[in-house]
Amino acid sequence: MFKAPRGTRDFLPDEMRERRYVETCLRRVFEDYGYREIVTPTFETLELITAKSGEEIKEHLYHFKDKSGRNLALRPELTAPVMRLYVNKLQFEAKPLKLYYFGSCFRYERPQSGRYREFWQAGVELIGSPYPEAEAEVIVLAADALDRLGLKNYELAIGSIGTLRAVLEESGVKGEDQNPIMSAIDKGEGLQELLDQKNVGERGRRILMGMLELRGDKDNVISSAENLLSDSPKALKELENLKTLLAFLEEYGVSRYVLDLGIARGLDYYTGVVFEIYAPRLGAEKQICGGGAYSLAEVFGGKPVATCGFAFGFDRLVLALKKERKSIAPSASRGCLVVPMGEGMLSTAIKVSRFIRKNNLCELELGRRRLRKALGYADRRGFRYVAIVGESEVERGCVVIRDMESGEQREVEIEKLKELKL
RNA sequence: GCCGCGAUAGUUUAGUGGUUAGAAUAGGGGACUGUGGAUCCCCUGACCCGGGUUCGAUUCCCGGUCGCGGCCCCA
Repeated sequence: MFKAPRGTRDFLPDEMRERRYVETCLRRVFEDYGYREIVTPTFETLELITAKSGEEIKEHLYHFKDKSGRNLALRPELTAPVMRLYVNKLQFEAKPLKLYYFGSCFRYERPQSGRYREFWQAGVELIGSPYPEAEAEVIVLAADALDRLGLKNYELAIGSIGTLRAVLEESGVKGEDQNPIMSAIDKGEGLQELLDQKNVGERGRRILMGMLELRGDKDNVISSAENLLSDSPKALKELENLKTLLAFLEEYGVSRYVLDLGIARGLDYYTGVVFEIYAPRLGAEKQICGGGAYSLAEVFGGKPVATCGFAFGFDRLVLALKKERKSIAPSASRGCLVVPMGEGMLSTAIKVSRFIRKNNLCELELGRRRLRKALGYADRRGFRYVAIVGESEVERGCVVIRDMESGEQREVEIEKLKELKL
């Protein structure tokens, strides 16, 4: 017996129906906001991935040499490929440029529930607007998608890496030197040593540590932050930006969130607002969405451009929905099963199925079952109608159409089945 | 990569150092030759893999594989 490789899954028809339902809903919301779909390759050059995330990422990648010795990697996420595509082909499009994607990603991680080695991401990138209304729209879009899917139990946390970076900058830690500190904040360890190393003074530390504590209600967090940053003009400016963004969220009707100025996300390219969405019922792997404002185009050789976006962990989203309700996409009974009464009726039944299929989902009974068994099969498979092809009706040029829900039956002329709309 | 738990029909499970490994459910058929969801009967169908201990291992031990709960990381 062969098994699917570790961390991968087969999706059975019932599950695929649910996944497609969620996927379709996400696509619709993305498109309602004006995003257009793109598809990038399943594998990329290894250098693209490491340029974005560093050499350490190789530990978590499926990477390999192809037969010509090219270093390649299965994509671990889609932001880098999308930005590569942007730099390659779309830099000179009218801005802002709104793109969305849906695709599988691969990571070499220890699998557990909500964490797979092949998993799906659905997300958007909004390229070319540096303004808070763009960032606000992206957050709103994520929340709106969850609302439209009917997910009740989720927590939106908004932070500002821009503010943290400004604090560091005012303490003399500039540019890339900030990254290890951001990463330490995210991990929650090794921060003090790094601050020693970079000679961050008493004042800078006090402000930074204070900021990391700020989590909760918007008004409280903002006013505390303003106090803390009263002598830090650059950080205050970032905070102003955040306040504007939050005011826009209010206009959109999004007020269900916590402000958490300690979110660092540990990723070097985030520059401004960041946000995360959790489905608390999922346990350890509860983050279903992550995003924010970042700066990546220049890493891939393009002109710097303000970008924001997010990615949903599609599988986790589906899991979260499943935890909340029995059925994600209730399947209505539909279509018609054509049942020949005996082998003699088969060729007529084939014609009947061909006619009905012109306008309807239609399946021919292929098991040579008796009528009783065929009706049972139709019932279990959720057919709304059964067309019974029996000798006595066929002699009159008719078949019986049975409605499986009401039990009502009527005779329909075979020739008229071409126009039949069930 | 680390810590812990687990693995028996398609699914949910019972049980055992020597058993025809039991059930429920699903699947096929029949009772019921052209009218479903019920009932009854029959059939199909399982001890994850490899080593060790043993007269004998599905059961005990070790390793692997896969899964699960955490850590790390992330989605």
